[in-house]
Amino acid sequence: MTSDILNPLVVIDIALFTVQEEKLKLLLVKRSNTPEKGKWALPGGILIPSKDSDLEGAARRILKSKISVHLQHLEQVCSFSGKHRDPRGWSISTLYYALLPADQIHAVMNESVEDLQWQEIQSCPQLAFDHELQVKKALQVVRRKVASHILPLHLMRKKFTLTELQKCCEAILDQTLDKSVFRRRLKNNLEIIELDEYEGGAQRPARFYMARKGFEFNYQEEI
Amino acid sequence: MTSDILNPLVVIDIALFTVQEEKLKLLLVKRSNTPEKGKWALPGGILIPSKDSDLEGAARRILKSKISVHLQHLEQVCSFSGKHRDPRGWSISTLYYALLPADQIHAVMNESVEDLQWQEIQSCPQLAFDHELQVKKALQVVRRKVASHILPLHLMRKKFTLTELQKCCEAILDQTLDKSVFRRRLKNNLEIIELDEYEGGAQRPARFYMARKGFEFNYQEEI
DNA sequence: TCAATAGTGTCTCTTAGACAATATTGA
DNA sequence: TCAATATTGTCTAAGAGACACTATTGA
Repeated sequence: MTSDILNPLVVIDIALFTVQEEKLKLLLVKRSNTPEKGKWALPGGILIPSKDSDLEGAARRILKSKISVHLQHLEQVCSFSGKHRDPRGWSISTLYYALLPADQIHAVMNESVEDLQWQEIQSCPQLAFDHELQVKKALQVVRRKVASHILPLHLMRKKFTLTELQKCCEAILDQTLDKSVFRRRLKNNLEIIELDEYEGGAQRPARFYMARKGFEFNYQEEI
Repeated sequence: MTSDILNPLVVIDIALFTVQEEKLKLLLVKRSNTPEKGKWALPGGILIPSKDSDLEGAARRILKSKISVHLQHLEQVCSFSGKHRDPRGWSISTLYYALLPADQIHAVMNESVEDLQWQEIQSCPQLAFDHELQVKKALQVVRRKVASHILPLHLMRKKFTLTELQKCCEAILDQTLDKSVFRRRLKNNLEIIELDEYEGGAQRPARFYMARKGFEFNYQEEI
């Protein structure tokens, strides 16, 4: 499978994030084929025009082969391209990112022949191709959204406490947030719904919240 | 030139913006070939792997055939794709946008056989392919930046007054801004340099400013 | 009671927004 | 002087940040 001078190789890569144990993690795949055999990489694959209605469709098809649940949130980051990023020749890789709730990481299929790994962002190994740059760009998109107060509700379980939500944001931003400031902002946030249920525990129980139906990880008012 | 089922058509489109007479304008080209012959469209072209080192290189090559000046600012917006967006078949179009200073729109070449037009954003005609969606996305990127106080210095002439800069921002955002608020923010902005030159006129002369060398239309502190 | 966590209150400081006031020029 | 535009100041309100305080639970 090589690209010739007329037709570039068209591939899709996916940065699949989760927050587990208060740490932001990324799904990596150990490459079982050349090129870059044996290196860790983002999950990805080659576009199949006869199967894929568009690039997002291709991303979903590829995700489906690794993950057994449907992901609501899948968003394009940008495209990487050039003669040299892939040894097979001139290539275009369009990067998508997706968010997987922590309570569903069991949905990652282990039967695959591939070696899969949830890797903490802080300690990623060297990656194949230009995937380190890709991770950086995907992270930028996610962090910029959370920093501008868009809630990463796609990463939460169905019912969650505000402390859990805050820890999730902190894991993404890699910095601690002030509890009071965080909660004050949520007072006016229509994306989450206060429930009359409480989480039991050894200490004072925390109130449960859930995401509004149809919430999005996106700017509320599009300019 | 048709794409077959194995190899999608790979094209680049460009949204070239300027602000002239306090209005945001976009360069459009009347298509002289099928498909969509006769319709207005964004300037664009097909990737030539043997010529283009990457997609941005392709965008620059295509721009060069329309514009006789080098553009500092050229940035990827996103990629559009699918079976149906181009009647020639499965295609990927990567959209870039660029900013041209108002005093350099003469650099748009008229000798071309193509019909060119600077069109006000407010009154764009119907466009070919999915170019209306593309314009919307490019606008979103530009507006989001200006709204978050990144100065569109790439659109200004070498020396400019603060009123001119404000009018430029207003044209992009399509809303008026408060003079006092606008200037207050600029006090702390390191991207512009106060000059000891003034613009003559029938009224009180306005101070000239210029952009810092190496300024960018981009977020200062990357997250 | 205490430890631990949930949740609220309070103070200061910065900034945005609206609008008024002052400054400078040529006619 | 006046009209027109440039530039600065002032008041208020909203929000961010830091930190202290109160509330509720099980042990």
